[in-house]
Amino acid sequence: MQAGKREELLATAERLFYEEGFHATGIDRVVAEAGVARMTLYNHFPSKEALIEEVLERRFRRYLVELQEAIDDRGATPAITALVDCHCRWLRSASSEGCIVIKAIAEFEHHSAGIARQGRRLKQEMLGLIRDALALDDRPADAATAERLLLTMEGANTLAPVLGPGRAADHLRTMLPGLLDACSVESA
Amino acid sequence: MQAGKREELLATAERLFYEEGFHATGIDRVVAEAGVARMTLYNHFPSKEALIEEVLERRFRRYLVELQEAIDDRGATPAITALVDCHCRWLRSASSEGCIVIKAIAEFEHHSAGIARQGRRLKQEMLGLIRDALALDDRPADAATAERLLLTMEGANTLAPVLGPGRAADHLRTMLPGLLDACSVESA
DNA sequence: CAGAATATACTGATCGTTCTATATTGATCG
DNA sequence: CGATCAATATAGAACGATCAGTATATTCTG
Repeated sequence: MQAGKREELLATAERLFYEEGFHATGIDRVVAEAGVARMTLYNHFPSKEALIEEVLERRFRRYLVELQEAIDDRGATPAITALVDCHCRWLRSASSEGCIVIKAIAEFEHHSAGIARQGRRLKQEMLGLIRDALALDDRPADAATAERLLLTMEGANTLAPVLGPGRAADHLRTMLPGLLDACSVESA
Repeated sequence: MQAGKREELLATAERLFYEEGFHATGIDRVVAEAGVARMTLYNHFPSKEALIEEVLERRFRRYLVELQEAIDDRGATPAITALVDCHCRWLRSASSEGCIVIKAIAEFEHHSAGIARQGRRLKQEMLGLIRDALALDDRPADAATAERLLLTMEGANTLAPVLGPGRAADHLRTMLPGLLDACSVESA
């Protein structure tokens, strides 16, 4: 039972960090809800910071894989549509209090260079995925266009706690057609 | 010197809470950097929570007033353009690590119903201001349209820590013309 | 038997908040 | 102008709680 405990710790930490915040969630809370001893956590992870980094990597990797699969299985629909639809599904499914990576950058920008750097790296991966999707649709796949599309998707994440995830996702999905034109405008 | 200390506390708290986070910033840090005794803080504010609420109100009120003034002084430019331009200026001016209200909702959604409620109330005020601007331009000023515009502006805030505030603002400004069509689409 | 997980206690630090006792201030009044 | 007095600010100790992380010794388990 060595991998099982580690998995339980990661799942519990992900839930607590996401819902309650990173600084606001203590190690004791994590181990208590995971049902493991405190030393078991420090046996698997050298520090809280390392645990956070692995939680971020895991969750965002899962998200990116889902997006990629949605693109791969898009059938006749455009890749960007498949991507945004999948993002909207993700938005609705999770308790949806925003993006965990954005939250991590916000909390650790001035407290952990490692976590902040990792957060930005993950978002850059996301930008790459968006550019690939644009290229699949024979659209201009420059960095600026991808960034503008991501900007709008992040807006939906950010407003989810204010408007509710369903309403935020609806807006994003409704805007999508017109948005593609707005994102591909020249100059910038 | 009773108003001066209070002002100094609010300004210092605003800076620290915004840059370092709410949970990560202790009372001791606030009073030390404000150059004030700890009991002076508790003489002016009943609790850290109350201090946070006043900081949020203050900062967002300042922001809303700036937006309103930009609209009032818009001259020949459309109200929405004046509003977004002002938002972009705000984005560039501040250290710009996102919106303090969104950050507060994220950190306190499960820890302070009061702060979370106040955050949502402030964002609703912002939506009202956007609807007024839409009406001034003789555009459809329904709630959904305003929410979609806010969604995009929030996206620029959120991506500022990733792309840098200048680049995020540029994207928002560039998208604006096409965006207005994308936001006013029927159905939702 | 060995590797892993356990419970428990401990470190030193910090958290938000309160208390106390002293010092400083600003306004009122003689 | 100078004395008085109440409000305000001060430093510092203390509160119990929690923080991240470590040490140890015991128990479980493959």
